[in-house]
Amino acid sequence: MLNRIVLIGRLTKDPELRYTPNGVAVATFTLAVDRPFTNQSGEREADFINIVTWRGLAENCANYLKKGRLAAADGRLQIRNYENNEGKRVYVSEVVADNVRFLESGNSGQSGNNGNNGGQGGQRRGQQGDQQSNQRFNDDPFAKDGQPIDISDDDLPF
Amino acid sequence: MLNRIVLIGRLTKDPELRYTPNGVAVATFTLAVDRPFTNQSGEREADFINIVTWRGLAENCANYLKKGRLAAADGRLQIRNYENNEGKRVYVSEVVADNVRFLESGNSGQSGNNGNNGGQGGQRRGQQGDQQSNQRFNDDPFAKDGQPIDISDDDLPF
Amino acid sequence: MLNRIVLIGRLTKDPELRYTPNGVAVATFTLAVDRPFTNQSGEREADFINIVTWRGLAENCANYLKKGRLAAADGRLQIRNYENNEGKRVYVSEVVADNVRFLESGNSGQSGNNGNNGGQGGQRRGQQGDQQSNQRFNDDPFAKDGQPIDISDDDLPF
Amino acid sequence: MLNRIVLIGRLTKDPELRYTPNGVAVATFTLAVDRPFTNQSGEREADFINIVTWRGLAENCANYLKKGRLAAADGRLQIRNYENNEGKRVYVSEVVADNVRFLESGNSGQSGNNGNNGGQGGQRRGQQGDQQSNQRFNDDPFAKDGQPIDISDDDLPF
DNA sequence: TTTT
DNA sequence: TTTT
Repeated sequence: MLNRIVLIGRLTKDPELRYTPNGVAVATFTLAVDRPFTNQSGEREADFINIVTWRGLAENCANYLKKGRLAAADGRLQIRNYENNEGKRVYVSEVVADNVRFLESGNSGQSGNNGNNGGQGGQRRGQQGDQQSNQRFNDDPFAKDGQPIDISDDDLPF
Repeated sequence: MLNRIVLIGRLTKDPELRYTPNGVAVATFTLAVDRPFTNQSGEREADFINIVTWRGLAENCANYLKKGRLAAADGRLQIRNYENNEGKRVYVSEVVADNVRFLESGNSGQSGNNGNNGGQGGQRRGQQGDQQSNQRFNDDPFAKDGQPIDISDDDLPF
Repeated sequence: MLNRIVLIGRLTKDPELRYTPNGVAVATFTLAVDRPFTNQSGEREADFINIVTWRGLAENCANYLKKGRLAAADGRLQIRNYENNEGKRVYVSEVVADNVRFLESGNSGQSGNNGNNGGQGGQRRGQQGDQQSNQRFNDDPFAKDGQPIDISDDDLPF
Repeated sequence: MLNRIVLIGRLTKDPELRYTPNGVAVATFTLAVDRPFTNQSGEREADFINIVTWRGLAENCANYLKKGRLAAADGRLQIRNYENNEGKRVYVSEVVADNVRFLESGNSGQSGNNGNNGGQGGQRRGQQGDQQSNQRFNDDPFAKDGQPIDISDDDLPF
């Protein structure tokens, strides 16, 4: 009934931008979030948390975030599950963010930028077939190897 | 660097209470948290989110929470991973809650109770060997089948 | 750049429903949120936190919430300030909630209700001049005595 | 019963560090948090939110935060009230933070620093009477002019 | 493997 | 001005 999460961490890689068959942008990336304590050998571990963003925010993330950058994500925790190729149920957890803040300006130029994303403008890309349009969904947006698509635009929560 | 989550949902089962080899109480349960939208067939789905609590809060959860009850959890999202018996890496996500609120009083009696847990009192159970002491940790506190213990008291974050 | 708050508490009074000159619904109420500790005389104090909701959510709150009911609010903390009649600047803090959960079903009937609000449907009331339409904004939506209106519909954040 | 807030913003001034009569450190500062929308004249306004931190975290904030720096605060919203010198009740809202993250390293040196505070170490300053010890509490930790102290160490929540 |  |  209520599900709200806020994270601050660093991207483990550049974001990946894909499009649904209907041309809706989706970006995925992973934040490394340091734990607030050290383990028994004195090292600080991190949680690696998958983030998904949609539409205009997805495109902003793809444009402005890079591996190593510090970012904040605000959204909801989602637990999906699917059957893998060995017929076993696999659970995937990810944060569906409706708000991402870019906490580092990217030391090359970009002055005047406040480190903010440009809100939640919901632009929808056309079917122009550019170089990114071959990136389509599979069962797990964080998986590399393509499973048949089972996420359609009808699933979109907003 | 910052990791904060708040959930409200219903328990899918009664909590499970276990103890580390050193006698520290741990309770685990799962909250069904309704999604804020319906899917393409008009049904409201839920996310099933694992919760872990420690010490006095664990014992309060075990005492006052039951299957179906409404509860709020406030904590941090943790992603653990371990190698399963087939040598494959499995990812487990869970919310380590430092605050749980009991939002239903349990319609039988219990008047005067405010629906609150009793804070974070950190009582530590002795090694009396009572009927619960055979519940020990394995790799995944949410798994039923016993793997060798790899969580010791040294891991405790607080 | 990021501002997210989640509260659970009890309403100190029934909500108040008003409308902007353009017919947009606004509900205000106060949540008493118990502090997580007791003071030096052993009493648990509470924070009394003003909540504002808009549009369809406002009307749902007015319909389903009552004095004493338990509710959760999720939103953003806003600090407004205005000059009072003595020319002094007054600061008003309130939570602008985009999500409110009704955690008690209202013991009279209402079965089938899940305790949820009906989402964020943004219905806008017409200017029919019914018995509530004389409730208009002043400087402080939580104040009783009418100051000249300075919140117009242009201020609406969504 | 539950009260959790996360903010990211910039300090409007350097933090102020004071001590209670018993030598417990308290730091106060204000975060300017941009609103997620622009007003009717196209300007982005901000909320100016008071933050209070205690003990070791207070001393870290005083040492590492400066006017203009970006920071995240995680805590609880508190609404205090007191009677001012004209016998009028004044309401003060502030976030009591148990976690503050320094999101900018302070471009001078300090390499190797992760931008994190050093946790919640609760050091307590002795009564050495150094140059800061004349900074004592009054009714409102954010007020400049001294009212008689009414916050004693007994009020400390942790 | 899931709750109302 | 405050709720159970």
